[in-house]
Amino acid sequence: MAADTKERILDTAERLFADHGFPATSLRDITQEAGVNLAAVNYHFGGKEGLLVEVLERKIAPVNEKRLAQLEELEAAAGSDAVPTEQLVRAFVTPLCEKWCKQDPSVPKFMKLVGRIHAEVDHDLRAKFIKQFDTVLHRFSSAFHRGLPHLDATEVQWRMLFLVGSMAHSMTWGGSFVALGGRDRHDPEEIFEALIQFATAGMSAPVLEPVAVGIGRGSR
Amino acid sequence: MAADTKERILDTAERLFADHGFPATSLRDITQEAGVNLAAVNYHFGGKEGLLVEVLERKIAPVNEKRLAQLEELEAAAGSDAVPTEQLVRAFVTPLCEKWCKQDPSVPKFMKLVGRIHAEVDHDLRAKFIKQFDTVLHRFSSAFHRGLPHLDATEVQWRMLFLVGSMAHSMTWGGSFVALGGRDRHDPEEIFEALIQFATAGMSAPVLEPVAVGIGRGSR
DNA sequence: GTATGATTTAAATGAACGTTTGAATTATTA
DNA sequence: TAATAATTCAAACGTTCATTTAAATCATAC
Repeated sequence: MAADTKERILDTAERLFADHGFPATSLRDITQEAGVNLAAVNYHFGGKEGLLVEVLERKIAPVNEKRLAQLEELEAAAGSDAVPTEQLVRAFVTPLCEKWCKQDPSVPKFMKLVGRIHAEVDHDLRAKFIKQFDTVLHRFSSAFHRGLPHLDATEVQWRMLFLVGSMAHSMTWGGSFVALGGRDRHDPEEIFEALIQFATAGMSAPVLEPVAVGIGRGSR
Repeated sequence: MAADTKERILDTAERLFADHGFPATSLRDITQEAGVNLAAVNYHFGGKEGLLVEVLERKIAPVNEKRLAQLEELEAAAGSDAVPTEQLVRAFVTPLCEKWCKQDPSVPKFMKLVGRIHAEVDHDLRAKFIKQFDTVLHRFSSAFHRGLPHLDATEVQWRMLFLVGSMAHSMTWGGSFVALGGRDRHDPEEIFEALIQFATAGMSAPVLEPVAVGIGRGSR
């Protein structure tokens, strides 16, 4: 029953953390809904924070592995050429979409949790969380840069930050603004396809030479 | 001393909510740091949630007003033509940047709070919060659509969602990933300029006719 | 100066929190 | 079956929380 208890706690915690946030979710909520004893969390995870760590790792690790695997496939196929930007965007985005949106409807909720981590947990835990994305961001930065050599490295990283933001935000808020005038149908695949178009164009945007207002433009 | 007390509470609450999140910040933290009595929050704001509402409104309202004012200026200048997409992006983004990043270094922290609101507070309060952006999103959607008539309204709204995500995410996480390999200089103006380039290209991205994998492509 | 209303204060209330404890129960091994 | 370890359990711990209360203080107008 041990593994059963652990998994029931993880599943329930994941859902409740995402729905109500980390501080607002009590161990009593989790254990009661999971049908396990209150003390089980401290026994299996050492405490509330330990539970959060395992919830995050369990969810993030396979996504980042899939991303890296797809990236390696693309790079192998491209040989010495740069991988097209759109394919890189796809390799980065789809592991959260195609793989999950169908099998695991909890992903959008999970993204809500991710979006809040950095301010809801203490500094050490936050650093641990960010570190999980280190390799993926490095590898994709390099790959993007190869196809966008006119950008400097910092610009590439900023654009990746924007890409991640678009992705996270659309999963977080996607459901809240649907009544804004459009149809309230929001097929995950459709919105992800739109995201890929948006982000590919964004990543490929031309660099703008700095134009200081009032100093003049096109100085060269 | 009344106005003084209210403002001290609002200022302190804004900072602490942003740093530690809404549930994790106690009224004791706020009142102690503000140098006012614990009961003052309930006296002036009716409770913790009432305080949050005023914190949010005080910060969001002037930004949205500035956005709408700039939009109207642009539309007046454009006459019967559509406002160029980049100018719309600028009008939407800069009220958070130019106006604030210089005068008010608390903006990035505030964005962290905004990013978490929808999951940290209960449904009614969340709805109230979202409603503050209703007019702005509607007006800008229409303006964007006028310049991008080949997109349908839903697509425009999705792309605005991505734009907002890029903006919020870069303010939220911008400081955390700087050690990723680039220089650790991150001038707010530079990153916002990069954001505008990214988002303008994203908003202007071509529509892709749906290509269903395995069914065939370019069927017509 | 005195009365009236607004604000501040200290103290207390009751509920909810994460965590601990030690006994009871279950599973594993010999 | 007996012994040992792993897990579950109910109960309690001490702390912190938002909120309330009623007295004290302040400002303002008569």
